[in-house]
Parts: sequence; C-alpha cells; structure tokens
Amino acid sequence: MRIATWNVNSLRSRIDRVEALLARHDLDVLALQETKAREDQLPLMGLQSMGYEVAAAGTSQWNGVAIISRVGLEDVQVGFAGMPGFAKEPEGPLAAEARAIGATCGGVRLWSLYVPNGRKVDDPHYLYKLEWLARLREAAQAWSGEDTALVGDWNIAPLDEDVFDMAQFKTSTHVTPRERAAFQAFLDDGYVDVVRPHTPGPEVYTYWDYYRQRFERNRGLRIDFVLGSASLAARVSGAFIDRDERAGTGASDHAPVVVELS
DNA sequence: ATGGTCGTTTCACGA
Repeated sequence: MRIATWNVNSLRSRIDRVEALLARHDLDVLALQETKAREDQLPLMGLQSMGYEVAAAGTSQWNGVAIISRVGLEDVQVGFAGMPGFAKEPEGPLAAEARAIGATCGGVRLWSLYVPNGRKVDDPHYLYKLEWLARLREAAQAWSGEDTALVGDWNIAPLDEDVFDMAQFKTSTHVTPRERAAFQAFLDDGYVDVVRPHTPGPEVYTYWDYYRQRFERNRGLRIDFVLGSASLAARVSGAFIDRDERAGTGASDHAPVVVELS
C-alpha cells in the first residue's frame, strides 16, 4: 500500500495535479491540507472515475483537509476529541477550524493534519498552536497501539538541518523550543518519523516559500511529516519527497511526501 | 526593518 501527504494549497486550482500525482505514484491514499474548499465545492468526478473516494472538511478560504482513498474510507471523523478552536478575542467564541480529518483506509488509521501556523511568537495564534498540539498528543496516545499514521503539514521544523538558514528564523515561529518540544513529544510517545531514514542527505525540505525564488535556490524548510505508530513504522519499506512536483509554474509551495507500506 | 508571491466568492488577508 502506498500513502502520501501533500499541502496542495487549493485543491480546486490543482485538481489536475492531484489526479496526475495519484496516477504517477500509484497511490492508494492521499492526505491533503489547505484544500481551500468546502466539501460541496470539490471537483470529484475525475477522482471517482479513477476509483477513489473522498472525505473532506473545510472552508473556501485558507484551511481545509481531505483524504482520498481507493482502499476504503471508513469511520471518517472531522476533528479529534478535544481539538480546540481559535478565539478571535479573549473570552470570545471559539471558531471551529477544519484542521484534522481521520479515516480508516486499508486497515490503517490515517489522520490528515494541518497544524496551526502560529504566525508570530507574540501572536495569540502561537499559543493556540501549542494548545492544539497538546490536545492532539493526548488524542494520539490512545491510537499508538494501532496501525496509525499522523500525516500532514506540522508547521514545525524540528531540527536545525530542517531549515535553510537558521539565522533568518531567530525570532520566527516553526523553530522555537516550545514548538520543537511539542513535536518531540509525539516521538517520546512512540511515534516514528518514517520518512527521514529513507531520505539520506542534508537537504530534506518539503516546503519552499513562493517569494524570492526560494525553490530555485533550494532555500526551504522541512515541515511536512509522516509519523507512524510502532506497528505502522515496522511496515514502511520506502519513502521519498516528490521535489519535482514543486518545480515549474503552477506548483503548490509544498512537495508531496510518499510512503510505501508492505 | 522590509518586501517578495500565491490563492481565496479578493479591492484584504492568510500563508
């Protein structure tokens, strides 16, 4: 079975690329983030004709997650228990955000995750990000004994080598000790980064900003991950980052990450 | 400190 995750940065504007990606890598399951579409807006006919089912949640604006599968799509769940919303004002109402969708596909429990960006360290979104990750960790502890994959855009670069220039991130989110500790907590609970062992070499970026020709100059970040529970990690026979998908015009700013399971 | 580029039921905002 072959699974993948991709921050597509608008599913509607890149549906042709999604269909090509599924075919090119013979994918059984594809988790998407930043779909920027409500479920009723999705162009599904092409996917259905290819034999895939789709589960999605989101708005037309900037968030949204989806799972595309041809090996079953069961027990779909939008959000996890305890997932916080974001309050625009202190004590204000919590806005529900479509940042997580889970489903069982081919016997694997897969979660497509779009971790909050955090914006600036002194922004309320930063604490929201940390809270969101803490609640996800609590939920994920209950799933660690099964074949579980936590995949998506984590908006954290866990190691200095995951950043093209740490000096440029001195005051930025994505690299702060608290964010890195939040990521490490999943590893402490037994989840495994199943991609890194299969991508030797110092440059393993999955994201390059649209500004300043960052891809052409290979100035990127590694922020997209597939974390597997122990039993799932034992099934991983290969993995790669599809850099070619990021090249040229009309690309998402993220590259897909593909994992092969035996 | 600033600005650069995408995508969105866009002339502003989030990434």
